[in-house]
Amino acid sequence: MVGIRAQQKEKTRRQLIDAALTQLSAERSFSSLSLREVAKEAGLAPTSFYRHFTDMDELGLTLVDEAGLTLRQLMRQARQRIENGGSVITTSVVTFMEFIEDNGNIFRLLLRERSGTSAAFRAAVSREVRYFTMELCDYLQHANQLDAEVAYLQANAAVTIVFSAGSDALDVDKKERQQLADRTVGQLRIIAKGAHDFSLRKKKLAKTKE
Amino acid sequence: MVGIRAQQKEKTRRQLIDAALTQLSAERSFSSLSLREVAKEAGLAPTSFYRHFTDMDELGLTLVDEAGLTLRQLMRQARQRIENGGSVITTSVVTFMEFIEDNGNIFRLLLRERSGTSAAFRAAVSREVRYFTMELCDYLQHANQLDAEVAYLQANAAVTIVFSAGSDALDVDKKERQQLADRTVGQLRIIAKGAHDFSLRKKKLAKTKE
DNA sequence: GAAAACAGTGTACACTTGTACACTGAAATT
DNA sequence: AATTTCAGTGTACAAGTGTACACTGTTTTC
Repeated sequence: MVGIRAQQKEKTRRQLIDAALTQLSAERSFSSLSLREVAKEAGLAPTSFYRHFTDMDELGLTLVDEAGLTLRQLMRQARQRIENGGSVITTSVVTFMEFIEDNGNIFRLLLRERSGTSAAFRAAVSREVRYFTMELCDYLQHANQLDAEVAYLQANAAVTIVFSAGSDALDVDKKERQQLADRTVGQLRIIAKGAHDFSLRKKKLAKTKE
Repeated sequence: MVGIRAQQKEKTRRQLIDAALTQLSAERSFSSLSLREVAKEAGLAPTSFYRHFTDMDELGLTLVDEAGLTLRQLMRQARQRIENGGSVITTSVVTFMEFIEDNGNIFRLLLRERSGTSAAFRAAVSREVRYFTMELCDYLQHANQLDAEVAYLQANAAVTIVFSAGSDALDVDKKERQQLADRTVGQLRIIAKGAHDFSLRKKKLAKTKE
């Protein structure tokens, strides 16, 4: 049985997390948020913050975890859409661009903390991105029968390209965002083609040795 | 004739710029620098800062310009080395990795402000990166006889991949940095191969129409 | 040589920041 | 029913922030 007290505490903790997310924007990064601001937005006295997090860093890491979660939901959604037919590449890019539109601030958080001043933050983001990459790597290896090494190179390149496009998409209007999506699809196709060729060449080379 | 006063002023301005650059590090971003800190590091009274910049943003934009300049020097150096023989891709990546090692903080500045909270900063960085991309695009188009559109896709993808690798390189030791360089070379080769194929296909398609 | 311009200084002020500490009242435990 | 636990409060303080303003001494201009 979970007590009424623990329940209330969880709710308040959630309020702090949401307050921080609400305040994130193009003009406001997490590191520019103060403990007092977050507490105020959550409707709490500044010192109440400490009942839930030891400092802003701890809250920040929690946010990165949340962002990672959202990223995984995105992956699932893309996979589901792909199962229902359509080009893998196009469907993935479209799904990702929708994600950017709906979760701009969460994506911004990841982008910023990826090159931020806290090693712990950088590691946390890096972990989430790596997970994303590995999932794709697995898929490429099995669906396209790619050589393992080549599959990794492709997966890593694809994730990098898509994230970078997402970053660019944050700053532009809907029309330009469409162009960005088209460009990204083109680039992913180029990479897929190149990876396919390299993989074939490598497998042939391995056979000659037998 | 440039007066002794203007000369001194330029020197002090330089001191402010250098003071800011000195204070940048993995743990310290430009936005976390205060006007007073920079002035102190430069050996000036806080209020003297205003004789040279209206606020920290103006100093920051100056730094981004400096970084752009360094980036162009990097490009020139890479081109020169390529003329002296060796693989274009390998030479470029090696040169870039050396740049990261020597100018980590300048590169960090670009990375961070690229997704920072100031629209002006983002635009400034974006401009420098675009310049970089366009140079590469020109080169690809002429050296490899690529279709213009495909050349752009390749150039943009290549720059994205290399910058991202540079970002990763900042956080790792020399040995891992070498692995990173190898990975990047492999990815650029894949992209080059894919772009080549797409360009050929496109040109053939255009000929059938004649 | 007198007057003006101006880079750099020092003081002062209003704000914001994180957090230590003592408190309250309701929930949980005994 | 008495006691303990603990989420949330309010006050207080030292430290740091940007910047307005009046100043000084040297360089430049006239």
